[in-house]
Amino acid sequence: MKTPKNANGTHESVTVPFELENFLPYRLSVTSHRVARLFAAQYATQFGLTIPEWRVLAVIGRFGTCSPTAVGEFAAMDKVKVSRAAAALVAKGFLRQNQDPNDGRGRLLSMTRKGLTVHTNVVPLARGIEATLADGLTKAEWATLNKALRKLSAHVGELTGPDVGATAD
Amino acid sequence: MKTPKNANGTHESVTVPFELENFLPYRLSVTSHRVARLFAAQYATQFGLTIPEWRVLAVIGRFGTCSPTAVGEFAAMDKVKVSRAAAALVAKGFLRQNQDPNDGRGRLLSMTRKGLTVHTNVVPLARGIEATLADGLTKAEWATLNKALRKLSAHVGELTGPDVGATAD
DNA sequence: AGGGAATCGATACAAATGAAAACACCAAAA
DNA sequence: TTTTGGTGTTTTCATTTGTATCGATTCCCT
Repeated sequence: MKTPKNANGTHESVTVPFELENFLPYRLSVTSHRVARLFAAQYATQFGLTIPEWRVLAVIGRFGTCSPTAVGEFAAMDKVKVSRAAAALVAKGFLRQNQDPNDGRGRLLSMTRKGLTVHTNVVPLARGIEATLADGLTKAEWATLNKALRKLSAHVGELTGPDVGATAD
Repeated sequence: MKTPKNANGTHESVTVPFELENFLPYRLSVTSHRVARLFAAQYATQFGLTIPEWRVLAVIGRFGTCSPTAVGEFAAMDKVKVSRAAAALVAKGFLRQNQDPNDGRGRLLSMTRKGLTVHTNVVPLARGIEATLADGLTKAEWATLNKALRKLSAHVGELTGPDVGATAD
């Protein structure tokens, strides 16, 4: 028998069978999920934060007082997620939310002292776990991974037109 | 003023402020999400498939008749997702599900003629989109990205102990 | 054989997500 | 000034996802 057959005994075109495990979107999804789980577990147990909450906190911690919309742009989160995460953070006393004095529709999110403390404590944790991840790769691989992800993300962004917002595993 | 201050006017340790956009887990999540969205849209409009369904179909298409558990292992999906995706595929007439003759608990999933047709048509689509993604990177970057994701995923797998299963964006 | 633990798959229920609608407000035109 | 359309944010609701559980069956040990 010359022609290859797949597990069904059928002739699958003439080419290589499709291998999910070498399919980039699959690998990307699996890796992202695993990494997210690792971080989520740490954030949750150490600080009672979800990942969306952590992201919002990270943005406010860096840029200071922000509108929810601005947070969404910096954190690549849609407005619903920002709204919910912000509400949760306010409830926990990590953020304060007031009216934007210049715009009756707008809100302004800012750190409380408590939130600032959490922020300064959670950042080293995040960096630490990231460093642990980096340990699994060579310096060069890590650098390329970062660069490639950035490029790929941008490339997909172009393909799908203007960003529809989203994310946060 | 010698010591740097962040947007809050507070002294954040002595180091660089935390930049979410250069944080690997963040980038990974965003990229994975965008890519998943792109594929999901195509699968949905072209074949009425969700990503979990596509994964199950890909596994059966490659390995032939499989138990749901086996599918879950090959596709990195927990059993609930496999169960649901399989049910949906059976409902669409793409898969058949019968009793495992050797084990009263087990089921066996196998392709129908219809499912086989879909599979042979969806695989080129998937490869095509993947190729489009690859266009955004150099050959070397693409190769490293794949390799790095594999390594990273495995590394995280070790850190978090035996896999808890999951995934499918 | 017989009983208890483990496995396979489905189901139930709860939490997270996203799309669309609702709400409150602004701003520009008539 | 009233209307009209648009923007910022929250809320609602349907869908998706995950954890815990259940029923059925097999495996293992005595």
